[in-house]
Amino acid sequence: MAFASNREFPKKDIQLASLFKALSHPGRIAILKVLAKKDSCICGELVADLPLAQSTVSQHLKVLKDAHLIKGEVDGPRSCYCLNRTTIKQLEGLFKPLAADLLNPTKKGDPGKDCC
Amino acid sequence: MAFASNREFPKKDIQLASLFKALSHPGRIAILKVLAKKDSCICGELVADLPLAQSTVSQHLKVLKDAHLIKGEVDGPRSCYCLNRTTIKQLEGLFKPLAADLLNPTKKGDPGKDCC
DNA sequence: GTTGCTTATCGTATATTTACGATATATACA
DNA sequence: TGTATATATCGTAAATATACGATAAGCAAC
Repeated sequence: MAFASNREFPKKDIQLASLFKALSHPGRIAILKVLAKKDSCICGELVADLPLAQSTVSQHLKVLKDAHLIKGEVDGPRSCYCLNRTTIKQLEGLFKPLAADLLNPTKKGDPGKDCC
Repeated sequence: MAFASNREFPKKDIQLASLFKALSHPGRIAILKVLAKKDSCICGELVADLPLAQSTVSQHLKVLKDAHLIKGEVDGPRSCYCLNRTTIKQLEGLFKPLAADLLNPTKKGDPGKDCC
């Protein structure tokens, strides 16, 4: 029954939540950082860089790929991954207004005063 | 064995990942938005506003509270919740450099050219 | 004290996540 | 063709997450 009522929430929030979910593991953040730094598209290197088994890294890569945060391509006997900066920009575009919304001190009320 | 190797990752990434995890459900995003709008600290209202059972909302509130994204206080027979903008600012402070890092076109390489 | 209201917690069922080893697949090279 | 290498997928186990109804706990009002 999990997530059954997702349909009731705004589409943008569902999208943002699922991007957050894809980013909700430090290993996946680490993967993105490595890809950002190298720009080239390793995979074995990722396994070497992370304290995780090869199959686990592959699973994390799949999560990131499913979220469109990275792109992947077969390159000979190996796999080539890289950032999908389009989606990352999209994430930024969804995050910023949320943060602004949450940090705005509620127009009329006591300005910025958290109630408890 | 899940998450056993968390210790191997940078502390900041673990913190950011766990904030993302707390935000990885549209219902929880919805809760934060309601709290931002009302500034006052409802709880029954949250239940009324969300397509979820009271106990489920309470669970989500606990997740948000454990992540320090909201604060809660007992107020007579009811519970009073509000945003913890300190943590939200912290989240912003962790997110921004990550996004910048990921969007930066890798100093020397072809500028901004994703490899695949 | 009892009643009524609100919210947290318990119990439970199901689904998802995380991790690993083992295996399959696919390419390159001898 | 066979062999080596790299990566995805399978199988599996354990932990978490999600959702709900039911119950407990807390306070207010009478």
